[in-house]
Amino acid sequence: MSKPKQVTIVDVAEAAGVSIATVSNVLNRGGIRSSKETIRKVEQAAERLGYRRNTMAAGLSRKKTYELGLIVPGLNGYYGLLAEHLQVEAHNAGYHLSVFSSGGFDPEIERRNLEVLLQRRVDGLICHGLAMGFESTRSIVNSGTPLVLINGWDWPEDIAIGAVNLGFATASEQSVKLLADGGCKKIIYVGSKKAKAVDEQRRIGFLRGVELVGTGIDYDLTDIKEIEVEAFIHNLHGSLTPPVGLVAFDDHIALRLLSAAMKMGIDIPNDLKIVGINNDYIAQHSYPGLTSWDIPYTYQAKKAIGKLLRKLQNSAEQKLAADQEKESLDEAREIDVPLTLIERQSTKTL
Amino acid sequence: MSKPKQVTIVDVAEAAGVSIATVSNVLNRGGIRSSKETIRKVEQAAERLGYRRNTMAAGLSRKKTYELGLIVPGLNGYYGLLAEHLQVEAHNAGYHLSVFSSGGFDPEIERRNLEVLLQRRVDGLICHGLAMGFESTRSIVNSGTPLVLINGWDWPEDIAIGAVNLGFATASEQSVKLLADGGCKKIIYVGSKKAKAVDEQRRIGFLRGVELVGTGIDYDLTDIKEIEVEAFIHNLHGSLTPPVGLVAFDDHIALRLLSAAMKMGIDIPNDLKIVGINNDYIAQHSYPGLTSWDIPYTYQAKKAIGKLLRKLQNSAEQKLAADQEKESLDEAREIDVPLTLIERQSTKTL
DNA sequence: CTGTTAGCGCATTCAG
DNA sequence: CTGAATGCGCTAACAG
Repeated sequence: MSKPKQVTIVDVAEAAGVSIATVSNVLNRGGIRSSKETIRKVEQAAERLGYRRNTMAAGLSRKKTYELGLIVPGLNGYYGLLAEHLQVEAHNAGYHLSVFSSGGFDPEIERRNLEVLLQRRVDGLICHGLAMGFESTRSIVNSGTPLVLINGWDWPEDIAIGAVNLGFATASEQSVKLLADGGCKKIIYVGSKKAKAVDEQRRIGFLRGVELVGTGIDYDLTDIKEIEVEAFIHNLHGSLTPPVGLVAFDDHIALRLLSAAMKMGIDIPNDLKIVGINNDYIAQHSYPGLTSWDIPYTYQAKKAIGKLLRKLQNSAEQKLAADQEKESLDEAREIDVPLTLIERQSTKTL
Repeated sequence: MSKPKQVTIVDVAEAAGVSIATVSNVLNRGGIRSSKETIRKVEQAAERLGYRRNTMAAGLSRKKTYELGLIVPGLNGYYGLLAEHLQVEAHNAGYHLSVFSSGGFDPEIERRNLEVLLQRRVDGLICHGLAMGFESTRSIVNSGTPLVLINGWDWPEDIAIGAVNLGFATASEQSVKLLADGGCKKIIYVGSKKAKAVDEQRRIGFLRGVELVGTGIDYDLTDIKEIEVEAFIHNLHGSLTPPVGLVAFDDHIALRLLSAAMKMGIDIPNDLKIVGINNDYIAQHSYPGLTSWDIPYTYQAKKAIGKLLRKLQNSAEQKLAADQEKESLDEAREIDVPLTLIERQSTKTL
């Protein structure tokens, strides 16, 4: 009970009366065949002694860790769920995913996390665009570690080639269309600039949407930081016929807008329509329910892990030029992950 | 660019013209002094060659990984934030925290995660009570790996001695008092049995609260799974004078209750008062604002990591009986982390 | 099939 | 203060 004294393959070997190589073979190398008898003996001995393979030793020896690293800005909301799904996919592929939060957007912490990951000799890295600085990202690529970016729209071509991005732009664009179709003559985007590239995508999509629905639409773009929510809604109050449409940065901001409107007794969705993004729990359970865009976590995770694994193979197998060619067709550009609209009472009467 | 060829201390050593031992000393062992000159040479060489210590090799050699493991039921909401804070505290203490989600409460996944962690030879483990099965937990303890439980009220004494628990019971109890003081004559707990021990704590506290406020209070306990929220609120509708009080399992459930009530045009907080737990983003931004209990993440994380580190020391230093004695005073029972009430419009008119 | 051997990259005595 | 030697636990050829 005091000194459980690590049991190693050596112990198992002599307990089973075979060599350590044999133990290694039967225990953690499916490829090499052994006689039924030895297999049984070894497995039995291992079981009895409570043997547990030492990951470090194995990794050191085979020069591959089967560990992947993930760096996200935080572990709340979208990030947490994303991390969870990525972890599952990684595990399914036989890899371990080490999750790191860069604590907001602190470049200091980011550097440290990266260093830790690299020192662990992770086989590959998945990073959220928002969590990474240009410098460090460059250094990863240089270090030779395969990298896949998530939501990294604003990255240089050579890096972004491994990006898996959510289709926020299209979602925003369609939000505008939805609101316009719903009779809104004035449509406003309430964003969150501190989310940088993520916010930028929304803005791009919003403007595209405005263009799409043509003239006759009055529009505006604001930032949640720059407005006082209640005052903002209050100002709208006078001009709610025809209805005004609000495209919110996400469901959280949508909820704030919604709350302020409710407080003022504004009729939703008849006088004011709101659409969020994320389809969080709150979107389904607020009153009125919030129209929002659902994120396909599993899909995105699969894509990201899949892409990374393919990169791993390529960097390992040192492929021929011909193969490289073929592959580039598949991996040429970043992957776009489409969201799907979930309509609720904040935009339509049931 | 193709084969960055791992640079090792050997490379650094010859580049600096010293032995590998010296390199190891100056690079990762503050304790051993070296001449200013060698230090400079070594650091310079390391820098130039882009040396990065191999965690596995180091760990293998010194038989300590400086890695801690965390197993939580998921990475959403509370869990995600907790993980994030624990990670920070761990890093501050010079450790790396590997976060695992046991994917809901799947015992299968839990076993696998545990196995991975143990194979990595983590120095210690932090587990959320809800994420663990009895079997596996027992096996951890037996494996000799120090363990700290989070929210593990329902565990046997010998394991729970390393627990850091949130004071949900007290929070619920005080919620009842708050509602009673607010004039509620009927108070109902709307729980979530699937949250097992966590829900149980709330129930215990709730009942304690009922007892505390004495007679004259009509109370009831229900489960979110067993009611249809709107129907539930509807039933209350007739008997809202004096006001009814609702103690919700968490802010999410509180939001649902709130939404249903709003939809029905019930006057909150005059006819119906609601209090949640967690003080989530939604609690502050819903309308009306939700009275809730704030969770001291940093505090809990500090306590948990601190406790684990102390256990690490003890198991390493093989302390004398006398020391063990002294320590047990400090660590005798599980630590209780108190929440703090944040009152908003769902219980009081501003 | 199974055993022997040579590292993987680093920390750590123990001499010098 | 510095260097040579030993081993951590395991994998990967290579022989037998």
